[in-house]
Amino acid sequence: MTVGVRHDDLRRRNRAMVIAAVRRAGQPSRTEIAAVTGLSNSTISTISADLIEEGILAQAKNGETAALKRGRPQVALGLNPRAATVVAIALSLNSLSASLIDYSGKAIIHDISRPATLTMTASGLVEAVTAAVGRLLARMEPDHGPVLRMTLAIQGITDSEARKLMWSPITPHSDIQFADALETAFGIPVTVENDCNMIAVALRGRAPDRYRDNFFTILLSNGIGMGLVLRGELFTGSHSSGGEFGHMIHVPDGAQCRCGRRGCIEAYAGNYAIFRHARGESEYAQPAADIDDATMLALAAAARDHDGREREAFRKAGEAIGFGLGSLFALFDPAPVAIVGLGSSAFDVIEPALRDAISKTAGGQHNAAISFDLEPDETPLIRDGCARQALTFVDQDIFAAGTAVETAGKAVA
Amino acid sequence: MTVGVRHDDLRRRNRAMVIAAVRRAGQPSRTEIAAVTGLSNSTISTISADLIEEGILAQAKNGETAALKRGRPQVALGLNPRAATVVAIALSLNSLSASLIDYSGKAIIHDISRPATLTMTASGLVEAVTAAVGRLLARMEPDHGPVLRMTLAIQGITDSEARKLMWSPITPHSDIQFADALETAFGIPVTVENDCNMIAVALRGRAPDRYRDNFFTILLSNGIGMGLVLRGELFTGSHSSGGEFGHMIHVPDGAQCRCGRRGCIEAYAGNYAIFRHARGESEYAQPAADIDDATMLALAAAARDHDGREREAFRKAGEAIGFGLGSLFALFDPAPVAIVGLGSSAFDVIEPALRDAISKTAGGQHNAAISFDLEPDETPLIRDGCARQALTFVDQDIFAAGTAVETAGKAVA
DNA sequence: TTATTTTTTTCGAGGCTCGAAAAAAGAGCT
DNA sequence: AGCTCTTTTTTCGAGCCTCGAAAAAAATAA
Repeated sequence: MTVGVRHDDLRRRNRAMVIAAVRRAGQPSRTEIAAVTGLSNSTISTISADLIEEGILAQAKNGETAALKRGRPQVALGLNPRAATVVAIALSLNSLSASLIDYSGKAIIHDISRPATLTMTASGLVEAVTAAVGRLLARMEPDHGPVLRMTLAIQGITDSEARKLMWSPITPHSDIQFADALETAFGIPVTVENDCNMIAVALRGRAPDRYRDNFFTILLSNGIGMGLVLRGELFTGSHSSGGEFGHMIHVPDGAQCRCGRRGCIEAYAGNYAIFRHARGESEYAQPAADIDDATMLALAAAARDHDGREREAFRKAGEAIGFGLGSLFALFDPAPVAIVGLGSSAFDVIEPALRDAISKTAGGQHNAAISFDLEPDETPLIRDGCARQALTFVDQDIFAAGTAVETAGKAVA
Repeated sequence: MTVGVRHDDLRRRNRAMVIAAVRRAGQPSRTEIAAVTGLSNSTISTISADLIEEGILAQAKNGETAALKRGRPQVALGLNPRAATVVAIALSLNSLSASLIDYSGKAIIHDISRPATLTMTASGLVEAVTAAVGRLLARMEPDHGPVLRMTLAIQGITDSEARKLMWSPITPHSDIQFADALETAFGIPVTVENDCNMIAVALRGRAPDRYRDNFFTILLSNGIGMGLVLRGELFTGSHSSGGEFGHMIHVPDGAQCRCGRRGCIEAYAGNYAIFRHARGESEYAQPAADIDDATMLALAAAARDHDGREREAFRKAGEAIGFGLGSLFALFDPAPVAIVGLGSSAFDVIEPALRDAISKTAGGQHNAAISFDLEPDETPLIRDGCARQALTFVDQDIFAAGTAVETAGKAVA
């Protein structure tokens, strides 16, 4: 049972709400905050005074206060960029990027490297990440705020506690304890998240009107990933990061999937499956570990150009994704879908079969109303999602509580 | 954005929590309530005094205070049965039951009738329900509490506002505005819910340890229904009651479903599908509107008895449900499943194929750990779920607010 | 009967939010 | 420049709410 609301929780919640309102609105005045939160002006005044005192918020240097109206001008409040920083790390096949993000959400420093993830040992992988973060932190300057949180996004399955990588296509090893290792090395709390989930977080943050209650993000690459947001909240499974859309069954006992099972959606729509079909190989041929981008773009070009095996391969992919989405729509009703990753640049050759399949499912009558947003480059979205995830934690669980980290960014003029 | 927490919300929430604690625990003492809610003894004392004053709670007549310990004996608090009543209505094929439930959750009066739902007009159906409720209320006695809420459960799809029936197999008509009609007739707020969702509510209430965070209830009858609870909350779609498990696609372009599409799980596992297969009819034969229970039990007996078409029909049904569950497990991780309805009495002939299918899916490695609870008779569960749903509303949205209905059940000695 | 133990109530303190009133800060106009 | 008007922000007292400590209540054990 949820625990009772104590008196001090009340202040914490309302502080959290004020911080969230500022993060969302950018530079709102106290009056605007009062309007969105529903709290009274006097309460907002008190809370924002505290937050400024603690160095979490800062009054904007007026300047462009926009359309001058009569009356006392509004004072814009903003997040103090030096109040804190977070680290956003994206680890994918042969690629590792770590970024330092200031409290206002701006990326300050990047560290990009290309470790050979498939051939490294598990501890080698952990060390590569630790080293990247180490390099990043070494480049911090004195006026950057303290690092209060790190978020690591990885392609694959993480545990529901967001502490370890249970399985991933980027490495043969499993159950890698990234969070423990990084926390030991740096003394900063860490979570390990699924990359598609972070994409969903990023999209929700960027376009809250469109990605509001229920929506899906689908990452089309060698594997198929999904981020699932239900009722505005990121859905993670009870044991894992969940949302294994790519491993829903499309055809019982069908094509060979990389996961060892048969008939998964991925076994028809993953890059390796498209490649396999386009080359005329058997559905049961061993999946390739990776297909480079140029090859996939060439296949898509061929599919556009003429009716042949390539076009049929993309058709099969579209059909698999379409029936899968149809099943999701049967469960959750139709909802916006974002198609992310290289596969979205071939979406034009996938879409006809996909829509055809959807129209045969329970969501079919809304086929026309369902639109797909395409985002070919997933990397910035993943980093953005990690940053937002980490900053939200700082907002809600550290700064809203008020106590402790008093000294954070006070040194600001 | 969620609205700010005002000062009076605090009291409302804590009152709601006290009421919920009493409903769950049955006859807890103030000290026990303090322990579960995390509120202080003095707060519980104040709140419970108010609730008793308002006639919502009542001190138990001591009596069996159990194991007498040293010290001042605990005073058991209970829900005052006369504080309010609710009406629980279950409408299914050719069957209508309405029940008056007292505030403690006990059913007091029933009204059972058998309208010919398939052949009635839409307004005839509404009138049948209105008449049943009218008869029920006419039999109320003076010391019953006021009726504060009605919940109507129907097999089929309801809208997300829980106000109308959008589609149902029990009637050819659609978009029937039950809530408006009943509210106009009786002046009591009404919701219209999906029957499987109410079964899920009932199970969560009865066995909260087992049915805690994520679980599924599957109703096997002529159609296949599902109730979906995620993170402890009943999941409903954005436009409808959602959870149309029966219309997830099992075989693309497969057998003819009652919904007009092809390859749905229901087209393999619904009673009509099993019947059709067992009789050696084509997968595309027109689905029967209803198969009586005796026929289905006879088919199951034949399947148990010898290897023939009947056994093959149940095998196909198990396979369809198993792959469907496998897809759910891929999305949500494995979770408890309750199989409800007549179909569960044939579960022994379904289970082998079902488990075989699950083992071929992403949740397969946990196959052994997945257990199925069987509940052959769905009617009491539906009624129970409706009652719980309605009572929870009274608890949280009427009594917790405190104002207004002051006079409710004060007349209690 | 008295001491002990446990539950429940009472009471004052401390916080929090709110509404009303006051103060602040500029625009508009003469 | 000076006055008025408008809007935002702050201040202040009132009213609630929860909490901890102490007191009261109610029963058992000796």
